[in-house]
Amino acid sequence: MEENNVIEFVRNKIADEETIYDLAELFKVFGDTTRAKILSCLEVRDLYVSELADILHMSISAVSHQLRVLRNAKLVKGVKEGKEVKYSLDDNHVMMIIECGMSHIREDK
Amino acid sequence: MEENNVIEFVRNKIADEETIYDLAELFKVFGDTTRAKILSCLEVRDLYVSELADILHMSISAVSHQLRVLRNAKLVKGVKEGKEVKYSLDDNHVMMIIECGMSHIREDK
DNA sequence: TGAATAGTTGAATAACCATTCAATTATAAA
DNA sequence: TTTATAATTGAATGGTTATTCAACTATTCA
Repeated sequence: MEENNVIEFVRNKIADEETIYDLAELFKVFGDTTRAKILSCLEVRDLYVSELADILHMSISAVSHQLRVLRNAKLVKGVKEGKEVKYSLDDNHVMMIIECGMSHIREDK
Repeated sequence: MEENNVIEFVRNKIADEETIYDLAELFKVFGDTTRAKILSCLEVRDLYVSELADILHMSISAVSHQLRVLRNAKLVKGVKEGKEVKYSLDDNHVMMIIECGMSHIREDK
């Protein structure tokens, strides 16, 4: 295959710009220790914001900020229960992605 | 379950600090548009650095820097062929993780 | 040899983002 | 209503990082 053809060939085969952008955006959300911890906690059990803050030894504010990022990415959802808000994973797809990453890490060792 | 027990319960169940850290590090590498594009290209075909630069309309240097990040994370590997270096995905786990993310994106629409 | 090409690398800059702090909203209890 | 608690929000700050630029290494070809 000629030089220029390779470039065109691969350009035509890869996913479109927007999809790749969305993909990177999704992984970016997982790619922060605090958010990964939050997701890991919610895998075990639905939790209130203050519970998450206690478990992670972090301020309510910091946790809330990250929950907003996770909410925007549709990875978690929060339901108001009186004064408190109970958070849970948005769908089981989230757990699948985490486990997918986990299996890669485990294999490296 | 009492308030304090919830905290202990979740703390004991989640993956250890280091594993979660590694997980976030892994996803962080996928969480950049340029790197996601590079991986997407290498899914189609093994490529030289200059080919990647041409396809992505980027400088050789910028691509090389990102390839180093991907190499360190063991997501790609480069083999020297004369003056050139041909890059490929390190293992098929990488493709699995990308497809895992892709399926989540596609479902959202 | 010397020149040309492919790629790597280090330093600098600019953009991005996680946390903190203070202020604010919303609900519950007194 | 007032007070207290749970959580959200906006602005500021400090740390991280992607890209650029220039210098450098390694290989090929004349």
